[in-house]
Amino acid sequence: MSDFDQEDPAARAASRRPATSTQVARAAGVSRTTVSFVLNNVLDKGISEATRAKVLRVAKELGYQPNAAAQSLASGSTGTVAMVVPRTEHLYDDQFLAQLLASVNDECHGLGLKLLIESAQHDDEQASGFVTLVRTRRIDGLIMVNPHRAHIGHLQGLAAARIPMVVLGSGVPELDTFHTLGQDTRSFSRLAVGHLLDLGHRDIAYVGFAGRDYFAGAERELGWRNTLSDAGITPREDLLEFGEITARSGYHATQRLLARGVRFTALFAGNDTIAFGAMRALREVGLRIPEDVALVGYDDIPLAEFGTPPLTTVHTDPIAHGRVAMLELARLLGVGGKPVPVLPDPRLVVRASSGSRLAN
Amino acid sequence: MSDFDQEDPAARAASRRPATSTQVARAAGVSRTTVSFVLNNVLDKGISEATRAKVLRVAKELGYQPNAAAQSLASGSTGTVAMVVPRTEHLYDDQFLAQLLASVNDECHGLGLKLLIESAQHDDEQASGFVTLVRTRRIDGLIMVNPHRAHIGHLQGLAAARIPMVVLGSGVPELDTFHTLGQDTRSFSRLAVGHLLDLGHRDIAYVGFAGRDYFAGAERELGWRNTLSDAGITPREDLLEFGEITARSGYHATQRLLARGVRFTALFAGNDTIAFGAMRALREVGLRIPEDVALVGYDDIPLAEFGTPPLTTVHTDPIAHGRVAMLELARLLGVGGKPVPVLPDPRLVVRASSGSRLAN
DNA sequence: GTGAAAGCGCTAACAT
DNA sequence: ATGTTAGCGCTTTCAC
Repeated sequence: MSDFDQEDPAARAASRRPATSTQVARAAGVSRTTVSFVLNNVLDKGISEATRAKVLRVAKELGYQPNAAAQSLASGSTGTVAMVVPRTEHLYDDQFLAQLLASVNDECHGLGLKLLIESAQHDDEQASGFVTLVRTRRIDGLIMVNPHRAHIGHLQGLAAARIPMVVLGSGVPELDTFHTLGQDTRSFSRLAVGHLLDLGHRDIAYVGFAGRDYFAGAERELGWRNTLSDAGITPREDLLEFGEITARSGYHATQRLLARGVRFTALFAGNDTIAFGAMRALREVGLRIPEDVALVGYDDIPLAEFGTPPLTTVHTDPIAHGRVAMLELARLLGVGGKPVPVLPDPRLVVRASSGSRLAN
Repeated sequence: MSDFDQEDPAARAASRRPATSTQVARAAGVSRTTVSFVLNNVLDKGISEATRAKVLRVAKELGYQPNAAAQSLASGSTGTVAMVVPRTEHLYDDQFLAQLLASVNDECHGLGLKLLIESAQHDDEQASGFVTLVRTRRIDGLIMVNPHRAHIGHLQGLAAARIPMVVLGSGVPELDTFHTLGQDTRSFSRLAVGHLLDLGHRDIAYVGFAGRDYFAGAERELGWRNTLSDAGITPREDLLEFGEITARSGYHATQRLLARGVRFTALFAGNDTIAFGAMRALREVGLRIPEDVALVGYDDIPLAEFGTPPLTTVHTDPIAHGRVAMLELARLLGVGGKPVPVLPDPRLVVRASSGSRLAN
C-alpha cells in the first residue's frame, strides 16, 4: 500500500485497489442498492435528485468502475459479443472482412458492447471455440461471418437454443431458422457478369474464391452460372477454376486456367484479392488487361482502384454490413433500441480493367 | 422447460440451463471443492485417481462448462487480453496490422486466452476505452499497437500500475519504463533507402505514413533522414510529404509532391499501401516505374508482390511480431510458460519496382 | 483425501 | 424514498 503512496496520481488511481460499490455507498451515505440503481439509471425507484447527484459525484471522486465479472455474474449478461471468422488469415487476406470487423467494432462502441474475436479454424465436430464462448457465458451473442459447411451443426445448436446470433452470408439454407443477414450475392454477381456480357463478351471465365465448402464461394459461382445461362450461354466447366482467399491463390488458379489453353476474353474474379492475383498471371503470359482479357472483381476493396489498371468491381458495403449485422444483433439482445437500417444494394463500379468506355 | 423437450439433442444441451459445479459435485458424490481441484488440475491436494476420473467423467456427461464470470470474480483474473489499435480503420487500411491481429489471436488460442479488440479513436484525456477495460477488470493485460502521442498519458498510468502490457512500436521514449516491443524501424528504413542509394539514386523522396504524431511514422521518417545524411546527402524538405494510412492518402501525397515540380528519381514509401497510391499518382503523370522513378515500400504486405510492377519492399514479419508480443504478454501474465522467441530482423525483398537487376 | 465455509462485487426482489 | 437480504457460480483456506 505505502508502495504506491510515492507515485504519481495516475499510477495511484490505477493501482489502488479499485473502489467497490460498497465504498461508494458508504462515502455517499446510502446503501449499495441505491448506488446500483443510480449508476444503472434504473428509474421509477423513487430516488431523489439529491441522492442521485450525490452518488454520482462520489462515484466519480472515487473513480468507481464496476467490476465486470461481478456485474455479469449477478445480472446474467456480459455486455460482450463475438465476431467469429472461419480462419484468422481471412482477416488479412480479405479486406472486406477487415472492414467488416472494423465496422462491427465501431458499432459495438456506440452500443456499449465489447467485441471478442474468435476463429473457428481449430474447431471440430465435438468442440467449437465459439460454442464454448456461449456455454461459458463469456458472450451474450455472436456474429458469424462466412460460415463453412462444417460449422452448420454448431450453428444449428446455438440457434435452437435461442442464442442471439447473426450469420453473415447468403445461401445457407440449413440456417433458415435463424437470423441470416445476407445479400443474395448470387444475384449480385449478375452485375459483374452482366457487365461483361453487355460489353460483348461470350467466353467469360470464373476464378472463384474460398472453395465451394464456404457458402459464399458456392453462391458466387452460382451467380456466374445463372447469369450466363439466363443469357443463353452454357457455363463451361473448363472456364471455371477455384482459388482460396489470397491473391496468390488467385494467381495460381488463373495459371491453371491458362494452362488449359482455353480461350476466354473476360474473367470474373470471385473477389478483388483473387483479381489482383489474376492480373499478374494474365500479364505474365503477355495478355493485356483489358484489351485481351476484361477483368471484373467483387467487393471493391480499398486497393481495387489502385490496381493497374484500376479494377472494375462490384462495390459491396462492408461498413454497412457491419453496422446492420451489429444492430440486428443488438436488437436480438434487446440492447440500444436503434432501428436496424436496410442494407444498400451493391453496385457496379466501372473502372479501366473491364475495358468499358464508361470507365472513370 | 417442456419447450425444449421436443427438440434435438444439440439444442437441448445448449439451451438447458448449464450445469453448475454444484451439480457436478452432487452427481459425482463429492464436494464442489473437489470438483474445482480436479477440473483446474490442482495437484498435491491428494485427490485419488478414482475420484479424479469420476469427476471428469461426470463433468463431461453433464456437459459442464464453468461460468466465466464466476470464475473470474473468484479468481481475480479473466483469461482475456485486449489488442488496442489507435483507429479501427487501420485494421483494413493496413494489412500489416491485420496480420498482426490474426497472429495475436492465434497465439491466444494456444494459450487459452480470449482476445478483445479495442480502438482508441474515441478516447480523450479523461477517459480511454482501454483504461476502462483494465479498471473494470475485463482484461488481464493488453497489447497496444502503434500508439499515438495522445495515448502516452494513459499508457504511463497503466505502466505505473504494473498492468501487464506490451507496446508495439519503436521510438516511444516516454515509455521506457515498461515493455516495448519494437524494432528500430529507423534503422531498418536503411534497408530501403540504402538499396536506392546503391542503385545510384541521389534524389530520393519520402512519402510518409500515419503522420508524425504516431511514433511509428516519426521513426520511419527519421530513418530516411539519417540514411541520407550518413551518405553525405542532405535530406531535402521539398522531397518529403506525408500521407496517412490509406493508399488514397499516398496517392494524394504523391500528387502534392509532384505538383511542386521537384525532381526525384526514387521514392521511398512509408509503407506498401502508401506505395500503391504513389504508383498510381506517378503513372498518371506519365512517369514509369522503375525507369523514371524507382519505388520501394515497407512491410511486404500480401498484395505487394501483386502490384504492377511487383513492389520492392522491406519484409517485416507481422506474424512473428504478433507471436512475440503475445508470448511476452503471456510471460508478464504468468501464463503458458512458453519462451519468448526473438524477433527476426526485417529484410529487403527486391522486386521489379526498384529497377534493380537483382529483382526476382 | 475430502469437505465446510467464507468470500469475490454486484443486482434485484422484497421489505420498510 | 431507501435499505435488507439473498443469491449469481466459482475459488481457496482451513479444518477434519
